[in-house]
Amino acid sequence: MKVRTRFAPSPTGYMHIGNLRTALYEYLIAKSAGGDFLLRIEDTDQKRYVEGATDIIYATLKRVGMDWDEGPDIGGNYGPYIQSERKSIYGEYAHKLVELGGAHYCFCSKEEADGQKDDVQNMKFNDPCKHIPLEEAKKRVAAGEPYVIRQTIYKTGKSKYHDEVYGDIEIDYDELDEGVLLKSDGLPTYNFANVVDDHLMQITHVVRGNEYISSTPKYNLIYEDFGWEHPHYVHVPPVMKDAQHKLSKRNGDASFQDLVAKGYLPEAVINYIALLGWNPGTDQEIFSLDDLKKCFSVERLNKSPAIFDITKLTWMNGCYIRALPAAGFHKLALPYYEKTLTRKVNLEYLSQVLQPRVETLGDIPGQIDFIENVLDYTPELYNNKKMKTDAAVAGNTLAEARKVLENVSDWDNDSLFAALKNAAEQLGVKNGQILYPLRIALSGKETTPGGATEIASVLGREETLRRIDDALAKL
RNA sequence: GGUCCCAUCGUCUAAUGGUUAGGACACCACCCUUUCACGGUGGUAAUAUGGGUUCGAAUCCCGUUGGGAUCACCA
Repeated sequence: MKVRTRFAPSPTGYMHIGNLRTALYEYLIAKSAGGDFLLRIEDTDQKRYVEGATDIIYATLKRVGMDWDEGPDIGGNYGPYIQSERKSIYGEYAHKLVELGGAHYCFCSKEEADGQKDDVQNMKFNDPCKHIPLEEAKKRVAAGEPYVIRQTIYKTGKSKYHDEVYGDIEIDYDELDEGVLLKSDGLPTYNFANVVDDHLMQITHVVRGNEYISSTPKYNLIYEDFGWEHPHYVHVPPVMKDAQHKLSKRNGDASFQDLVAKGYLPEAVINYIALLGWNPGTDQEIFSLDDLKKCFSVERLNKSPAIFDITKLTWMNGCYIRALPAAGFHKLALPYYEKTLTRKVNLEYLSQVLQPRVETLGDIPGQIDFIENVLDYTPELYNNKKMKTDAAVAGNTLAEARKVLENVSDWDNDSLFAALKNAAEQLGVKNGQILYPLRIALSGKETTPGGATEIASVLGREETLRRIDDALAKL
């Protein structure tokens, strides 16, 4: 049988990292087996619906290359793929489940149901409507009395099922809540919709957060009552912000789009989150989506929560940036240049210098701030123990450097460096004694991306000489 | 509170009864070097705890502790 998985988010806002990772695992389980990955929108809670949220879902999945085979926008043989458009289907099945004995009509108000739960010792709702004879309940429904359909749990003893990650799970039927399946507005709850849809859409592997482990027996009961076979279950541990808290948008934790806005590459984010809870069994850490499709396996999924470590993601992002072709990096860096630079400098060369030095694109502005204007500094900046320089040395070598640089014919790093190295030899000083002061003069910074001659290459002859003059005046 | 789940360096993880407990990030040192970064080499650092089982336990069993989840007309 063809493997089919689904990503079934509810459109309630931004795409957070935990969600994206679940989608990734669903995608990989399908694709590593040559199966189908589908997208289903779970919008049965009209109160939580956020305008534009589905667009973010589409855009994110597309951006990372997780193409879906069936979904609201592209259709498929098992549609519609938006739950609010499937209302009549759920109604039909819910009433059928009542006939089958797996559910019953309940006329209690929300308040009545809640009121019963005050007892801390027994949180379980004991529904009086469960005992209303079906014929009588049907009459009340027909008479227009408001109702919900609740699951009826008649079994006793232990329920058992197998989870691909957690192994065999055993829960007493006594623990199971007879939850609402069809709300008074006629829409289903997740508890019902997911079962009906997963069956109707022929989903073979249900992948979801491990908070569903203990309610899965309820869903299995519904499958059984309908005479359906239940799917394989793959419950995955949460992605944490720290040891105690899940990563969540509500706490302002980074979403996928936040990370991209900060200059993380989508490919790096996907690579990183794939490894939060899964490992290939080898030392390989860099994986493209295609690589992952080839070697992913549910057996290597982890049981315990993983803390999202932005530091490691940052490192990995740096790997991706360095692996970019030069032109590719330049294209990504350009918008950042445009935001911070008005001076006309050698941007191609700047990119070349910057590429091995940035870990996220967001690092760029901080690296190139001196290009616009020399940063404020005092002559003490020229003091450098290792280079054996101070303001006096700088005054001399800068003047020499200026003379040499004036006569350099090809304004590129190699020529500039050769010329200054030669000058240092002539003067009988260390390279650093001429290059370090030059860096300060050109940038006003102790550390810069690239050496003094690289900065000079970026700035160009005119600006370089002008900055040296300014520095000499300052000394 | 009942029930379920989880537990290896600070973090992500490997080791499915026999390893000097391995790798990666971070951190530190050294090398390379026109600073920084990249790259290279090396280092610090872990089996929560108490009992079993076994010739032998990170690994299997039980208890303890710690953490998480769940008990909605949310998903």
